[in-house]
Amino acid sequence: MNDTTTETTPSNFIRNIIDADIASGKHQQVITRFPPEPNGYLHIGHAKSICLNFGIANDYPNATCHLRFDDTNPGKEKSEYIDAIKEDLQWLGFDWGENLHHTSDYFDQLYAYAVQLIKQDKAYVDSLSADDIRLYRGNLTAPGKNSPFRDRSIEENIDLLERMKNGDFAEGEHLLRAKIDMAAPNINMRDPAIYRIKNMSHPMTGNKWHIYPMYDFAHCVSDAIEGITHSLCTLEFEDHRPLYDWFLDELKTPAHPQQIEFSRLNLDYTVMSKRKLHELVEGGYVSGWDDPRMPTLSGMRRRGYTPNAIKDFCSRIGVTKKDNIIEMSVLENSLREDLGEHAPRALAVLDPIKLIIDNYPDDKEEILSGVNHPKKPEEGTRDIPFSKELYIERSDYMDDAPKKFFRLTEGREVRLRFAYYVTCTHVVKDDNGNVTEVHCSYDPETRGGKSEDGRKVKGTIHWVSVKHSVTAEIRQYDRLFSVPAPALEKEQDYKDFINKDSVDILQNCQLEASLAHANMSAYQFERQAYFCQDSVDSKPGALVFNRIVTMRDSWAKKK
RNA sequence: UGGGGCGUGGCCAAGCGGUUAAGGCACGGGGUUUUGAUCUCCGCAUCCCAGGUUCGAGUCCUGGCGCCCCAGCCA
Repeated sequence: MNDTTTETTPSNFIRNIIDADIASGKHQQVITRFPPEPNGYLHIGHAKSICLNFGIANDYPNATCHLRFDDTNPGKEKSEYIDAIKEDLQWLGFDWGENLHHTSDYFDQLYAYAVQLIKQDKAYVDSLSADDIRLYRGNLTAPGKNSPFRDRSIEENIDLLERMKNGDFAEGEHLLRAKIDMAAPNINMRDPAIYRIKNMSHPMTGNKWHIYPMYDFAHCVSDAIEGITHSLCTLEFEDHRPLYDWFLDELKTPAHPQQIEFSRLNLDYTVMSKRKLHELVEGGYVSGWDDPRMPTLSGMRRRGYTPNAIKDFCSRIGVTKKDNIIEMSVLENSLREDLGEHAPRALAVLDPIKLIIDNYPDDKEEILSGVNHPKKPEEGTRDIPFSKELYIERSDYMDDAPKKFFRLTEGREVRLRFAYYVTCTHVVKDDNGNVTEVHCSYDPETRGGKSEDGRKVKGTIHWVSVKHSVTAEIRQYDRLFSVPAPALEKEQDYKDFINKDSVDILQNCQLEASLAHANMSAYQFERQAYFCQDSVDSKPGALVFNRIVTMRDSWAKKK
């Protein structure tokens, strides 16, 4: 079967570079890597990077993509995040095969390289305080100045580093720095830190180390050790590339990967930074990392997003160096396309109101037949029970409706999907004027929803049989923020823009009987939206469905 | 008056000096339709600005303007 979401990945400037590298013979085989820090959950922005890196590995001959946990900061990282990250990657359908690595796998080699730098007089142990180092660094327009410890002897530096490693010092007492240029216009080149003392154990290496390498040093060396050919990262590391290259040139590593930067993904009406996501979780603004409103992969999975929709989205947005904010509609389009093709259809009434067919026999029941997918007859049909009393959507009836309202109002005929034509005769209201019952008469000649006389019935509405329907809770989700770019609001904190109506819980929804044993990952409740059972709260007999995404609704737009 | 990037329609994004500037999303309109869904047809930019080079520039040069990133012993 042809899957619409696995069409050829569009090219981009990075693939063009790789193509050229292969054509020139610079590389025979391509190796990329996805290097998450295990300090939080993956989000849709990571998916862009994942699809780029693993996508390249999938598309080029003999290419691979390594998964490498960048675990150089035991103060922030936890192994529980490692498991979550692996799960998300597998869910998306990517496979790192044998290539599971940790930066901590290279701690011994990293240390040896650091000693080598000292021996080359390209690194030194600084004993300035953190505050003084900041002062000595200068600022954006003023050059920095050399630390008084910059000219320690090689022997002393090696000895000090050794003792730092062994835990002889307190955190902050010493720092191993590269010896580059304190006047460099690029601040990253002003003697950046290589190793800092952290007297804490590490999830992978236990208590072996009292020093841990910094990103700039560890990342390029790890890439080189693994023979990565193209090290793809986001734009904010562009300024770090000279340092990336400096380390590898000084150390004469066996390989020198090429760092290429691209712009990170921004989606409107949400936030994408790990810091903010942490804050939403820890501040209780959402129910957890997997809250269905979160842009995390775990949240989107629980919400009902599909891996194919996410991958299709990533291929549509492209890869460039331009800052961007992608509209949610692009993601939703990818989702609807996938769900529309794969989700079986069902009838469900979210806001029920009774419809009584006065001329239908009181005790009669019929079993009608509904197609599971209008475009795929091979998916068959299902039985739908019908009787005198039905539930329909409250919004499908209106007093004094305009001509263009193709639903129920007194005197108007509509089709009950898969069932009969019914004509509204009158309604019953309560003391407040709210409609409590819609009364209709039906035409027995229209069983199945069609008539012999060719009469046109413009409107078709969904329904369930009162006697047969099952009750469910439905959680209708909407955008988490009320403004397109909450993180860019200068005057106020992004949390001030959390959408108070981002979830709307309906308790008394009535679903067609077959849904009591729902076992598909997603359904389309016809005319409304796509839904999935909530993976944590839905139980047999106490069903909970999440609204994944609504149907397009051109009628709602006109109103 | 430091350094590094970016600037093609509402949002993305092709374009690599030479037909009327791809495509997607969004939007507007027509048709089909037992989901106001789907499907389908149509419409929708002269490329940040100003000079210049050239027979010819979104693509090259010069000068502006605008936006983003960098002063963690975070990544």
